[in-house]
Amino acid sequence: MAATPDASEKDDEVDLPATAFAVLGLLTFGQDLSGYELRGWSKGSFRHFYWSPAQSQIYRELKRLEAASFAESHPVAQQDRPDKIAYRITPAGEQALARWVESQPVDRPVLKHHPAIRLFFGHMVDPAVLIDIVTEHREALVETLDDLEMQSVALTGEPTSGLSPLVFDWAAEIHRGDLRGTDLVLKRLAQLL
Amino acid sequence: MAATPDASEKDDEVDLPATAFAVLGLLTFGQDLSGYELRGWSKGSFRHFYWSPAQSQIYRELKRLEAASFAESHPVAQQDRPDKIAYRITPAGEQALARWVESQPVDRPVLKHHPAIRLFFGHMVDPAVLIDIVTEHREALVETLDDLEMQSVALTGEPTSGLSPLVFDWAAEIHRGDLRGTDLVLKRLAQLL
DNA sequence: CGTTGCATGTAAGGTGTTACATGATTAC
DNA sequence: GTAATCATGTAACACCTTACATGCAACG
Repeated sequence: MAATPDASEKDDEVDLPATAFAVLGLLTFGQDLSGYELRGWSKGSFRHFYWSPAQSQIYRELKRLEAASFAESHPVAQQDRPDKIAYRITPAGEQALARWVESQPVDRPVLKHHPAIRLFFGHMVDPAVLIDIVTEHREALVETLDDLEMQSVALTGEPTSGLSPLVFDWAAEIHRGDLRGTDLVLKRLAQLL
Repeated sequence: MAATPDASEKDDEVDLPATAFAVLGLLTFGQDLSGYELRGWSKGSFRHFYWSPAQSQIYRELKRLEAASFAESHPVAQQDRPDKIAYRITPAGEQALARWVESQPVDRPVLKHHPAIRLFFGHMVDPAVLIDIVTEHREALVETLDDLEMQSVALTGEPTSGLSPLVFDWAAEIHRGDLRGTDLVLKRLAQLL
């Protein structure tokens, strides 16, 4: 039953990268969005737990999604600003997205923690410099947490689902863990001075 | 004073990606390592807070590091197994690494949390499936934490510096935050059933 | 009238992965 | 002898980013 390599009749498995599905997913919240808007929503929504793709990347994924007929585009005239091209998810796209959510292997999160890797090689430099780096990281963390706490409470006008606050809270816990670790590091680095 | 484009005399700024410095950094722990070994150490040491590059990538970075004279290679004969090519950091490499650690802008960590982005679009699928996904993620998390706790205590024979345990503890805090978030998610998802 | 924000896109290149190829050595 | 581990490497490609180019609209 399962895909004999020869009988490639039903082998429709258009197999796109995660980024494509991330973009496609933003179209499931009930609004038609342009590439420009999607760029904004991706920053506003999943930046803190799933990085934000470059603008050019988003446009490229939209082309691919349309080619796979997972999304359709239509021009939208605007008086107060330049016209735009809005995208809408298709039923085929909804199905593909659902399959992607359901039946992917559960990959481990990938963390590229730049301040941590620098500290990992911190024996090469003056500890005072390390404290500066980690302190600056801490400030960014606090900003991130503010962001996430706001997003969890007020999703003003933004396209989301009922599960969004839950994910924001999840992400906040991760960053709070980072904050705890950061403070621990700061305390221990202070002892080295 | 700052680099006139013409007077390119002192413009030695060999400007390598973070991965190159991550590999180079592993050579500062006092052992000469081969590409094969570096692949192992990178998995063993910073996988949980800085992803592990592909094997072919490591070999490529080693070539580049040598070209920049940040590292030197020398063949090492082994009786019990195939000979290898071991790499050693050079004084120029040490200097470049120290500068990299000190004077980079403090980039935010990049998190690509696959389970979280899938939950973010979880309104497309049956909640029971989401619980399965998150539960599987939880199991991986526990493994990760075991890893990190062991690394923090016993660095058996592995090349590390005095700061390593600190970074492992930091990473552990981040993953413990993830664990907290995961349990929160699981609890709330159960209410949806 | 120049700057900023909206909006779309291309070009070029760097980063990183998978898959493959090779060969030695150890263990079953 | 054949599988697994050690060890190095290449080829092909996918992914992603930076930088640039274009044009409209609004604001001061």
